[in-house]
Amino acid sequence: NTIQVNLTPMLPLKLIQEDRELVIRRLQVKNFDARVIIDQITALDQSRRQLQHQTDEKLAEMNALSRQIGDHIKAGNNAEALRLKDATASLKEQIKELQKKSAEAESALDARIIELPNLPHESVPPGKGHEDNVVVRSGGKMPVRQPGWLPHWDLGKHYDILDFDLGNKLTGAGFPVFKGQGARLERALINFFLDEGEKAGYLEILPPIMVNEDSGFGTGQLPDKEGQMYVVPVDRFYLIPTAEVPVTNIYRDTILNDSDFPLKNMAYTPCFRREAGSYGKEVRGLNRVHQFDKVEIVQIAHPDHSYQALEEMVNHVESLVHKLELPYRIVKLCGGDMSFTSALTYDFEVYAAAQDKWLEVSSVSNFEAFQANRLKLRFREAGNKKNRLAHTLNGSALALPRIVAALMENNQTPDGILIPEALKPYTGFEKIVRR
RNA sequence: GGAGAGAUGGCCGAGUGGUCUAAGGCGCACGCCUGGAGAGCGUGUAAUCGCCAAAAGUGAUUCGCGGGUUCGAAUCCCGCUCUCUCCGCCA
Repeated sequence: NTIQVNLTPMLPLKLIQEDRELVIRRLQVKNFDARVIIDQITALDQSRRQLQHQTDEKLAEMNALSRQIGDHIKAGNNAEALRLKDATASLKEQIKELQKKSAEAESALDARIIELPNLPHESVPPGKGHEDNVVVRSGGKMPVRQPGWLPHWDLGKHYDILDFDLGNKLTGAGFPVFKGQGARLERALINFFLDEGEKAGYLEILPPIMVNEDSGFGTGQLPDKEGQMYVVPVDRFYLIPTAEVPVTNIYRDTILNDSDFPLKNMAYTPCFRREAGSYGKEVRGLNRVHQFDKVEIVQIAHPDHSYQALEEMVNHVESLVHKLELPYRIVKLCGGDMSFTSALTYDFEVYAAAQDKWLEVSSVSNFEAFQANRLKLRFREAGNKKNRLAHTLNGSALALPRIVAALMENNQTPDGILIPEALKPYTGFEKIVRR
């Protein structure tokens, strides 16, 4: 079950050739020591080039010979043709040998290159983990916690809108069942997020929720996150961990025009994550589940404007939590907390009062050309002969479970759970009550 | 699930072993023509990697994907994927 790489991802190689020290320095911010691997890459690239050069020359020789043989046969000069044929035998063997070595050198090089994470943006702060992230701004009104307030898992039971035991029976731990007003609340949030996205210019997509291996590789889940995805072995399909995968892969192997920018897509999908290695208090209730609903926004941007696009996406997500009247903060992730694929990531956290916890509800990232390189997503630019790689971005807008958790916990009253104003047209009710 | 047909450039489409360095058409770009537009005429029209300091140039690869036969494969052989038609099953 090794990952097939169809084409050499060339971007990191170019960067390494241009400025090796820069690559090393930047990856240090992600706490990734790249020295050894970069030396290996440089050496492997050398031998790959050399081998290709040799192979190409032999191939050119063979092509010339074949043409001559054809010409001789046509001219009726069979003796000469036969003589030349003899000469091809050893050449053929040399070519075979060289091609084998070339292919080996190339896959060895590819294997190393795809181990390199994306370079973080210059502004990314160094740091080890969550505690080193930087709060860039916050908003919303902090709820005043009342005595006797219950965490959302208890509220879910009390109002019979959220049933973990039933999910456990049907599937297993981490597959919650929403019932009645709970199910309706999910549907309301999905429609609310999609409507807001449409107003912001995003085109709605309803993609497959299983993808093939090429798609998993294109957005960088494979091979990095192989163990985190559910797999359908008979057909070698992966259940998507996020709509980012199918939506961004729409643009795999395409060449856009620069007039196509910015491309703005969004999709609602269920998302599936194995979350292997998670345990304890952090995973209680809706805090961490294996299947959840999410609306994802994706942008394909011109490299010169991708950080503008990132800003715009952050503002869009902020408007959503604002309309839901949730207390939130936006943090810029430090190098150690960033994903393999990202160049810059902002996380959104909302405050869940009963747990007294900040819960991550959105992650908005610019991947620069990292995904585009794997996707072969390029664009033509007027006046530029060479096609350039586009930039890809995505963000949750929003992931539902923790939003639901915060809404339930913060809006609980003795009479029921109050629905925020903006959501009422979508739920069709003003509060969640006991049936 | 069974039987048959097919997959060629941005698109349509020709091509059954060397003249494929892929015909022809459409589209697109530029030029000529025009008061302007159209028509007409002419020219051009892919990607990836290598060599070269670079441009120019040049070598290699790519006709769904992977193997094979051959001095030589879009073309012949084997496997796979996908599409279409018919039959069966089915929300």
